[in-house]
Amino acid sequence: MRPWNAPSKWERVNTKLVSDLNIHLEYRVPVTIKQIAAVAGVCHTTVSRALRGNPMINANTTARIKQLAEEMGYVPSAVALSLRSQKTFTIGMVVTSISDPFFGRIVEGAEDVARKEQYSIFLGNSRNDSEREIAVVDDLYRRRVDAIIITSLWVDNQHHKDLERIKVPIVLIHNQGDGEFTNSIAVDDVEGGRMAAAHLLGLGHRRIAFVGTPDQPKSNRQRLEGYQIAHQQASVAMDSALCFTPEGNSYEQRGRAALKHLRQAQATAVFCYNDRTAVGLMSACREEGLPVPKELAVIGFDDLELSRYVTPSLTTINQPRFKLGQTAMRMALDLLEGKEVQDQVLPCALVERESTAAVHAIID
Amino acid sequence: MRPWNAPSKWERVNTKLVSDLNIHLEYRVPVTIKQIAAVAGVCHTTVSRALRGNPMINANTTARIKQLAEEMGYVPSAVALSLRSQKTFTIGMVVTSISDPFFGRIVEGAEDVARKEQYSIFLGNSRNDSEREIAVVDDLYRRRVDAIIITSLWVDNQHHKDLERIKVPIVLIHNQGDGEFTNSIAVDDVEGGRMAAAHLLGLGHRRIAFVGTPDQPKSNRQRLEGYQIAHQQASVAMDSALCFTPEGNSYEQRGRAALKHLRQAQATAVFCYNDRTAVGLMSACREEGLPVPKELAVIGFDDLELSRYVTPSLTTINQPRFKLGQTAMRMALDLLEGKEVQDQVLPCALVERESTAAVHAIID
DNA sequence: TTGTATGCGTTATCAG
DNA sequence: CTGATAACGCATACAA
Repeated sequence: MRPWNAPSKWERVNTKLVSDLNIHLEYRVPVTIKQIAAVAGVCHTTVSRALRGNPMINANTTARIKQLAEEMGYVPSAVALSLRSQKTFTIGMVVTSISDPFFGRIVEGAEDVARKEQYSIFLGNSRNDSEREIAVVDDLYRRRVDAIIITSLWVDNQHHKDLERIKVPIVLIHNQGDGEFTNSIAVDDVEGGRMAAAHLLGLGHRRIAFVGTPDQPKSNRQRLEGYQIAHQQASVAMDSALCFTPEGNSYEQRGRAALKHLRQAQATAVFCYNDRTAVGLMSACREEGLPVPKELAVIGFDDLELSRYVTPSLTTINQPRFKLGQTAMRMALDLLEGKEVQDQVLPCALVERESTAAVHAIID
Repeated sequence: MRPWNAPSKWERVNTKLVSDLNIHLEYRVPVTIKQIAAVAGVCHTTVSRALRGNPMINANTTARIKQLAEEMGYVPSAVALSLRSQKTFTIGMVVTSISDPFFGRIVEGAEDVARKEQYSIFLGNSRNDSEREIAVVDDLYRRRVDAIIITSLWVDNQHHKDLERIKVPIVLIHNQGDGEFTNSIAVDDVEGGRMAAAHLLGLGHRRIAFVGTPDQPKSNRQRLEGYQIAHQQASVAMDSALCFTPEGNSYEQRGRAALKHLRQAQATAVFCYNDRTAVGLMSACREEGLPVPKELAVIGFDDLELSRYVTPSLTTINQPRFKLGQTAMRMALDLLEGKEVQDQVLPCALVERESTAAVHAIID
């Protein structure tokens, strides 16, 4: 029986002094090509070559080393590889919340593209905090990700300066800052907003409210702009009392808080900044016994899975989130390959469900 | 004007031949301590010490170097650090889907604990594929994460063997395999299932169905076991026709598919494997005009945010997902510190909402 | 066909 | 106080 039939023989253990507890902690240590080389009685260079299938190496040696590596449980160190190659095959991605299904879909799209080119994604969580956002980007760069994709960045002047030190390509999804930034992907918020309002106008509504959000200023402004364009195209006068942003710490809370204001303003329909806002509003309507869409038509934005399952199901503007992620990742990888890239604006689409209907009566 | 007032002077660029396109791609290269040392006219060791605030270094030199590093936009390389220290300060986490809000909350809990000890999380996506699961774990280990947390692993014999080569601590959340695995966290599925069924029994229901899932065998079995215990405790006979797992590619689809069977079996109430299954079922009920809870009481499991917003809002068994993540991460970090850890089973809780009510009549 | 030397960026050990 | 040297794991140019 050859010794390498007993894998436990290769198991190496190291000890470290844990000063807090004053104990010696034993830990298993990864197998390296040097260890394999020692066992095989060759130089580590040979092992390196053999494992990578270099044809210069004798076929027998190669086979022997490969088997040995397998038996010893060798797993190459991506850390060492990255240091040497100056490449991590990792794309950093900054989202405001990992548990928000909105971003989940975008990340899945990005991963779909990345995986096919052997890249992985390292997620950073900004928790919608502008300070933390730049800290997360810094951390990703510290880890030497090959490129960075950021969702909803507030690129103001300060950010712009901070981003200068980042020497890898940066792609922005839904940039909320005002300055120009070269590598950007977004959806057509203006057209989306226009479609939403036009849909309600087409149903005969004349007092259509817009419930906004404070944390995504640019999207908010653009969707509102679309709302205004639709009104102008339909030659319907607008009432500024109908456009407002309620107080609240979440989209749902702001949606709930909007109801009172909506009744006061005698809205018959409402365009909510996004689905989560609409869902919050609708649950308030239900509690107050206000029938949707009969007394109040509601339209959202995003087309989250959720919107299919609420009652009534939510009419909304679909945003191609998976594709957004795919496109952003494609752009990042193209930049790494030195290709020319172009900023992109993806189209939205109206999805009619049950929460909107023809105007019926004025509330109250 | 001193040269280091012109940061662009430090900007270094490298070129690489892109053979596909036969062009020379220019790319910016990160600043290293060596470059700083060259500019400052000292040894790189000194720079390293100065930047880390080593008191041995002259205060003036330290100040000068720190400022220079700032001006040159120095960001230390975590890759080099990791190679040197044999530690990445990264915990790998395997989830079946990144966009599933169920896991999002768990990851947030884990991150909450990790962040406080300067650890980051690297997410791997197994897409509920047993083959891919082990590939993802391998990849995480390749990257030399310090520990790995896996959700819903099917630890069978093959897996067990594959996991042997992984030389870092592994913590399992909701292990779906049968073998013993030392570092595990789970919720009390049996007790959760019992509470769900007991709730329905307490409302007078006697024909209670259980709609299962094929992809989480252990949880499924345990929740069903709880269901059985509740029936025994209440001395209510069970009908095996009431417990089944419909065909379908998603929880929602299986929920929808369950309705027909439920009517045939004359169920007056149903305990669904999870909220997503319940939501699918409820939307089928709505389409078929079957009122919930009047004609069919529905209870789910998990307590996703979603369940608050469907109509009627969903009665369910709360699963402490955030805490699950926190606990798992705590266990992983404790293992790294050589502390003793114990497997844990977290309690569930009944959350009564609108989708369950006293028994009314037999369907049809 | 295989071995030797070097470097990736950083810190630690040992000299000066 | 500061500098020279080695090491972490790996791949490659160059020698043998």
